Amino acid sequence: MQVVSEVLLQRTRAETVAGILPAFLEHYPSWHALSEARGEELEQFLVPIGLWRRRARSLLALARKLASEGFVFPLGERELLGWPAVGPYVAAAVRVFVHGKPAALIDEGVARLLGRAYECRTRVDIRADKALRELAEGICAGPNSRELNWAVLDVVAKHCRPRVPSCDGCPFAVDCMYIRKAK
DNA sequence: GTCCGGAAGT
DNA sequence: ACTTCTGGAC
Repeated sequence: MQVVSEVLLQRTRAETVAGILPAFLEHYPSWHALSEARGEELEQFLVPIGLWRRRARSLLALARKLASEGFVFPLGERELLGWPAVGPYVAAAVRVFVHGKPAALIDEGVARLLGRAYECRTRVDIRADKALRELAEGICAGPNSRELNWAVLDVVAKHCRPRVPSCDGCPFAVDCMYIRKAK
């Protein structure tokens, strides 16, 4: 069920999703319930957070795929990427949050943080940026991968905002190239 | 690489 | 009006 929120959070602010998540989980408390949901009814729950048609289709496809596999996510990333609504981000989330394996969740915010702090970006597309991925994995893919990923996402939300970052209290400030250059 | 697709922030 | 948001599918 943790993975449901990862799908809902795609291109969507966490606070926005938080507004409908309780009602959503009350109506669809399990993957089994979700796999038997009606598409139109599912859409109605998703309207307030936008992208409802795509998300309803994605969630239903994923829930039904999961049901056909005995409600067990595969361990391998290659196999996961073949599932509906599963890209690099959700695949990493499944590894970390479902299986407890080390991986790095890289979204636009994480890319911005690591790009500012370490100037590690080599490609515009974060999905093709090997240097970015290796740095992120070096930070987040350790033994406490779950907590580390959460901590990084937290720093992005609290400090490393897109336009005007609030660097006071940012744990990356000590060796952040962005701050160093601003002085 | 390009397209898609809505709410919310700026 | 433009950008950003825990991207994925094609």
